[in-house]
Amino acid sequence: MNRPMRTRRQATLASLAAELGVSRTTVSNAYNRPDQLSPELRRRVLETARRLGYPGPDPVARSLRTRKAGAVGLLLTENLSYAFRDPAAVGVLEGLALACEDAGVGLHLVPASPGREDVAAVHRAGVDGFVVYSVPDDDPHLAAVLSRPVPTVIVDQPQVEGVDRVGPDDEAATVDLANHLVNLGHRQVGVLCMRLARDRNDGFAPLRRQHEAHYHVQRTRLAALAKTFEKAGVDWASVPVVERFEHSVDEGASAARQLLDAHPGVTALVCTSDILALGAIAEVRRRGLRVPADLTVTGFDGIAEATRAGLTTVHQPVLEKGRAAGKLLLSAGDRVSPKVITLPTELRIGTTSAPPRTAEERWFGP
Amino acid sequence: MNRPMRTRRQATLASLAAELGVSRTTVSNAYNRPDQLSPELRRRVLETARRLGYPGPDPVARSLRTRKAGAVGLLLTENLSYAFRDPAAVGVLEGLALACEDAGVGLHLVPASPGREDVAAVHRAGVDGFVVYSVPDDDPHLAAVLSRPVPTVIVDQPQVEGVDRVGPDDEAATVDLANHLVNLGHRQVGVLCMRLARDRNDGFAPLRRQHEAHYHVQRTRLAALAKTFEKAGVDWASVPVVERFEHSVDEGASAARQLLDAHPGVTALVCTSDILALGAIAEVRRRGLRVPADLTVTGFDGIAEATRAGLTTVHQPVLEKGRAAGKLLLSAGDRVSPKVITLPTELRIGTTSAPPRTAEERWFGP
DNA sequence: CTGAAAGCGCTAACAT
DNA sequence: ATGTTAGCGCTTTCAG
Repeated sequence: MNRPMRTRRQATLASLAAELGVSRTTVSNAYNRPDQLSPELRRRVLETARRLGYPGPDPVARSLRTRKAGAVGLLLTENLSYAFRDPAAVGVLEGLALACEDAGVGLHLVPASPGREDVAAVHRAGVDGFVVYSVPDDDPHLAAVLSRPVPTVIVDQPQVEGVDRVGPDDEAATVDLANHLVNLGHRQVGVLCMRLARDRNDGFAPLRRQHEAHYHVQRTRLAALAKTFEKAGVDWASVPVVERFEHSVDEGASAARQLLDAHPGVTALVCTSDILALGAIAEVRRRGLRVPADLTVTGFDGIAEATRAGLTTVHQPVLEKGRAAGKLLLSAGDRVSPKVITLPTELRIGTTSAPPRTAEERWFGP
Repeated sequence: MNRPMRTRRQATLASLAAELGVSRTTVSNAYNRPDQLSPELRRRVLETARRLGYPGPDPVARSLRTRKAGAVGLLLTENLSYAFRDPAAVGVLEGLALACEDAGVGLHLVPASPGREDVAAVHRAGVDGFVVYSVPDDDPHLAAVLSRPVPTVIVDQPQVEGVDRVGPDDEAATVDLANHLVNLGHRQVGVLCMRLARDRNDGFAPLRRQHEAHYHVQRTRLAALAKTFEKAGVDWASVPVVERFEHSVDEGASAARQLLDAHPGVTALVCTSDILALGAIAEVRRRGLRVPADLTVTGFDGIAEATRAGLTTVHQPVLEKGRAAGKLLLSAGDRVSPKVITLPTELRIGTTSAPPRTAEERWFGP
C-alpha cells in the first residue's frame, strides 16, 4: 500500500463546487443525499473530488451546522491504569462502547486524571452528551460536565438530582451480603473499602470519614453494613474500616495486612470490591490462615476472576450497566423527568465464607 | 446536588456580548485569554454568563475556527468485547490514553466493528489524527482514515508506506522463539494462529492462505516460523496451522483440540498469542497430558496472566507501544519522512517449553 | 484594553 | 434536479 504525503487541506466543498461549476448544495448532496441528484452528476462530483484531493465534508464544520457531534463523552476521573485493570470498569466501558457502536457514534474519552484540576478538556469535548462513571460528588470535572448544555447519564455515582442515573441498588445488595455474614455468626468483622474522598488516606477510616465520604457508592455500602451489623448487636464504631486510595489487588493485600495486624480477632473481612477481596485472600493465605476455615472474605462486583476464585460476592451486570447508560443517553430525546435505572444484583455465595471458628477452635485447632 | 433541567442552547457568545454591551472579542477573551482584559470586566462577563446560563464557548464552533479538534481517533476494527478482553490490547489502549491525557486531548473511539461496512463514522469523527490498531490491510475503514487529511499512526499492522508505524520486530522475535524450540529438539510442531483475513476460517490454514494473509503480523510470524523450521529441516508444508477468527482462551482450546485430534504426533504447539496459548494449555491438560513434559506450548505478547502461568513467550511492551503511538501522533508536527518505531521484545523462557519426549518415552512412559 | 470585520466549511430551507 | 440565501458560533488579525 502506498500513499502520498499530504500538504495541507487542499480543497473545500466550495472550491469543488466552483471547479465543477455547480452549487455547493449539489456537492453537499453528492455526499449526504445521493438521491437528490442524478447518478451521473454525482459520479462527476466524486470523481472531481478525488482528482482534487477533496477528502469529503469536514466533520467539524458539519457538526457545527447540524448541531450533532456524533460522539458521546465519557468522564472517568480515575487513573486509566487502574480503570483498565479493573474488570468491572472494563465491563462498563465495553458495554458503553457497544451501545455507541450500535448507534454509530464515537466514544470520546475525556482526559481527566484524578490530580488534574484543569477542567478545560470537558469544555473542549465536541460531544452530544456525557456518561459520567464513578466520580466523587465534589469533582470539578463533574461540575463542568453538568454545566454543559447536553444530556448526561451518571453510572454508579454520584447521585445528582435531576440527572439520569444507572446503577445497582448498593444498599439492598450490601444488606443481603451482610445478613449472610450475620447468619453465619460473624460479629467481629473488618472492612476493606475503596477511596472515600479525593484526599488520600491509606489507613483506617474513622466514622466521620465514612459518613462524609464523597464517593456515594462506598458511603452507601458502608452505611448498609453498619446498619445491618448494628441490628445484629455489633457496635459499628468498633469495627475497623481500612481505606485504600488505589484500587488494586496489591493494595487489597496491604489493607488486609494492616487490618489484621491491628485486629487479629476479626472473623470476616468484608471488602467493597472483588479486587480488594482477592488481595485480602492472598494476604490471609500468606499468613498461613485458611479461607474460609479461619477467616471469611467477601467481595463486591462479581468479576470473572472472583468467580473462578469461588469468592462470596455480590454480582452486578457491569456490561449491561455500561450499555444501559449508553442507550439511555442516546435516547435522551425529550424525556421529561430524569430516569433512574436500577440494575439487578445477585448474592453469590462462594467458598470463601463460612461460620467463624469458635474461640476454642482458634486456640486448639479444628 | 441539584440542577435545573435545561431547555436548549440559550445564550451564545454574541448574545452575551450584546447583553453586556461589549464586543464578542471581549467575551471570547474572557474565556481564552484572561490577560487581555481587566479582571473586573472579566468578572462581569463570567458573572453575566452564569446568569444567562451561557455554558462557555461552543467546542465545535471553536474547533472549526481554530482547526483543532482536541482529540485523536482510534480505529480498532475488532469486536470491542474481544479487544477489551485481551490484556495486550488493553495495554495498548491504556498507553495511548495516557499519552492523550498528558497532552490534554481526548481519545475518540471510532465505531467500527469488523462486520460493519459503513465507513461514515470515520468521516464523521472530529479528530486531529488517527491511531490505527491492528487492522487488516484491506479494511475499508483504514482506507477511509488514510483519505482524511490528518496524520495517522499505525500500531502493529498493517505496514503502509508513507505512514508512521509503531510495533515490535515480529520477524526477529519469532525467529528467536522458533530457534528456542529448534534447539530443544522440536521438529514436529503445530501452530495456532489468529485471524488471517476478514473472512472467517476456523480451521486449518493452507500455505496459500498463510502467504496471502491480510493481517501482516500473523503473516510475518508464520513466515518467520516457516523460515526457521525449514532451516532445521522441517517441511513447512506439512506443519499444521490452525486458524481462529475469534481471539479468546476458549478458541485457543478448541483450536488445540482440532490440531491435536488430527496430528497427535506434534511435540510443540506454537501459538501466535498468549491468549491462544493459555487455551491450548488448558486443552492439553484436559487430555491428560503434561506441559511441558508431554507437549511444549508457547505464546506471544507476554501478558501478565501468561507470566503467572509460566508460559514461554515473547514479551512486548504493550503499554509503551500505545504510548509511543500517541506521542508520535501528537508530535506529528512537520516531520518530513514517515517514522517507524520498533519496540524491543524479549524472549521469555518459562516452564511450558522443554525437549520433546522421545518415541520410547511416549510409548513406555518417562 | 476593546471593537470591527472577516471568515472557518458546511447544510438546510426555500426557491427555481 | 439544482441553485440561492442565510447562517451554525466562534476566533483572530488589525485598528483604534
